[in-house]
Amino acid sequence: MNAFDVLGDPVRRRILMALAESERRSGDIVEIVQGEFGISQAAVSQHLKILRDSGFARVKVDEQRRIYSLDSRPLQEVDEWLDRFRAFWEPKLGALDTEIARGKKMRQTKGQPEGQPEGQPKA
Amino acid sequence: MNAFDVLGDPVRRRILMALAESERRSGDIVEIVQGEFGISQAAVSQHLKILRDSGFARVKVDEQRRIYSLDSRPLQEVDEWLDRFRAFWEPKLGALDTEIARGKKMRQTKGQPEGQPEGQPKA
DNA sequence: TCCTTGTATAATAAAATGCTTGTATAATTG
DNA sequence: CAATTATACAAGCATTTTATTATACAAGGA
Repeated sequence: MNAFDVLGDPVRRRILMALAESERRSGDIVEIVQGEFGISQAAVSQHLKILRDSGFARVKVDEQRRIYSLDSRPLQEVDEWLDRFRAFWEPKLGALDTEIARGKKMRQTKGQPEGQPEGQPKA
Repeated sequence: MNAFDVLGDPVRRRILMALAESERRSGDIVEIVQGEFGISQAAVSQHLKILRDSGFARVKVDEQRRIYSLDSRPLQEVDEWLDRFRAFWEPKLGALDTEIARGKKMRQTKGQPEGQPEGQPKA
């Protein structure tokens, strides 16, 4: 299952968000997800398996508990995949300036950064 | 269909990459996809419909042709969604420095930027 | 040892996805 | 106007995904 397919499911995205905050015991994840999605423990466990198998999460056994933690590598890959499209929303500036402007835009601006009329970026 | 589900399909990712390069006539997209995936014109048309409906592509009618172009908004949203995970692979530096380091890491470093042992980021 | 707790796995049903073939529609050309 | 070209839509089917229920299994406590 490719990274995007993994991220396609809202339950899995929720789990990843929880893991981004801190590592969690399987039971805690079940609780969070059940509270918001109302699905069974088995269903959550299956999502956790997908996250493990696809490299988004790691498990550590602690007696009869399983502690899940985030592995951000696949997310980084998604981020890298997006690189080829960034020119569409990043201002087209010089090397260093681009680096600076980039993060700023992304964190603050919610409205469109008015780049090109989206025909395609100037490069 | 959510943005990640849309991106989950390799044919659709391929189409988006083609559109990132330049706008294209439907027929050209069909040709590209058929060359690489060997699926029918109808199948490609269905993927194009999904891209339209989910906001990733726009169409312009040109006589009996349809010209597709990229709409990067949904991709930007994915990029923004990733923000909450960036601390895992971005060095934890001061405001401005972070902006600078960020793009650099992402474009050059292929090996892991050895941040935390991924427990979770410091800040 | 037996029960409880925490978690995973198996079987299966239901829903969603992606493809195919066939056809409709619109504009273009002979 | 009939034929052709470019593209979309519809129905049907196979595959995949996600959930359910039932069960297994390991660790710890009574």
